Amino acid sequence: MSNGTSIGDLAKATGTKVVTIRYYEKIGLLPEPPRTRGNYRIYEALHRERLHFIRRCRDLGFTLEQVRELLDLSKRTDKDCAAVDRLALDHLAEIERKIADLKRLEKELRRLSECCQGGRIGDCRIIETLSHHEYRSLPNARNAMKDG
Amino acid sequence: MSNGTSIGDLAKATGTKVVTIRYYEKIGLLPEPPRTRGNYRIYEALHRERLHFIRRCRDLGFTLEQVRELLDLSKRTDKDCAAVDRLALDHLAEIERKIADLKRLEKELRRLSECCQGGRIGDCRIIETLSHHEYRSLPNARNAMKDG
DNA sequence: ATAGTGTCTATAGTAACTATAGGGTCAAGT
DNA sequence: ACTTGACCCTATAGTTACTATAGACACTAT
Repeated sequence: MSNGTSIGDLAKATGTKVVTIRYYEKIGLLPEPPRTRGNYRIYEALHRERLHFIRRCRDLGFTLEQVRELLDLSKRTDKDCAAVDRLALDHLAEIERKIADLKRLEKELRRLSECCQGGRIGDCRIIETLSHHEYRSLPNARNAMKDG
Repeated sequence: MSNGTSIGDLAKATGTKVVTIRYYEKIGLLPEPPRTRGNYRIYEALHRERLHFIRRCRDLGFTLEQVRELLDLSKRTDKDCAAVDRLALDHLAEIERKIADLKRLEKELRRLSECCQGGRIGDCRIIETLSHHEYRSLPNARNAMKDG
């Protein structure tokens, strides 16, 4: 009847997992599509484009909340696009901060790792350094590394 | 009676929140300390050192699982410390990968943001680019940006 | 006695999914 | 008609490393 695509095909077409698509629908990022008689979701071009948009934003590191904002903004075509630009620039600033944090981590870790000259753990400078190095917080370091 | 410190003092001394300390205990990273008659936890130097170690590792971006491994390794003082070094180097590699990912993101986002010349959202190149830019996954980008 | 601070446990919430269980649908083959 | 297999459905729980909340108990100072 319909010439829409199934959730599985949409998943393939956008590089998204089926469960993720359903998840986006559940949290209101993707509108509920119509269903077949057998209760299968049927997607049309508009859904695909919207999912594209979401995935592209996610690939650029925007949070789902930011994506939500961007989606909202994208509908208000008559408004000033300063808000869009601000979102992008804020995000850019965050990425830069994160890169700086990670570079600091990298340096410290490299230094740490150079301590190891082989031998027994009892003499390991890495463990020792981790244990007794004077404590000073690396700001944002804990946050900078979430996941990988 | 005891000359140990309370959880609040330990928290202050290590820059950790009280709830986080209890959390570390719950997941078995910190041993259960003795209690006062009133059921308050009492910490001694050993606990403080261990928490130090944990926090330092966290600051360097190790996951709690990695911290657990490092803690285990640090007890086997007679073993070869290659395992310790490998952990550190693996982690270093991951940080480097993450930095590379974020730099790629930064570049793309900067390009994106340069599209915006002001004006109405209907004409906004950012939104348009997000919508119609040919889809190609930025490997690890989604993962690279978790949190900030 | 009471007020204020700190501590206790247990539970639920966060982000962005992922995994699992237990079932229904559909097209093709026998 | 029946069965196989691939796909789809819902609902729930798990992931990481905490954070927040509720309601009760302990301790100190007045």
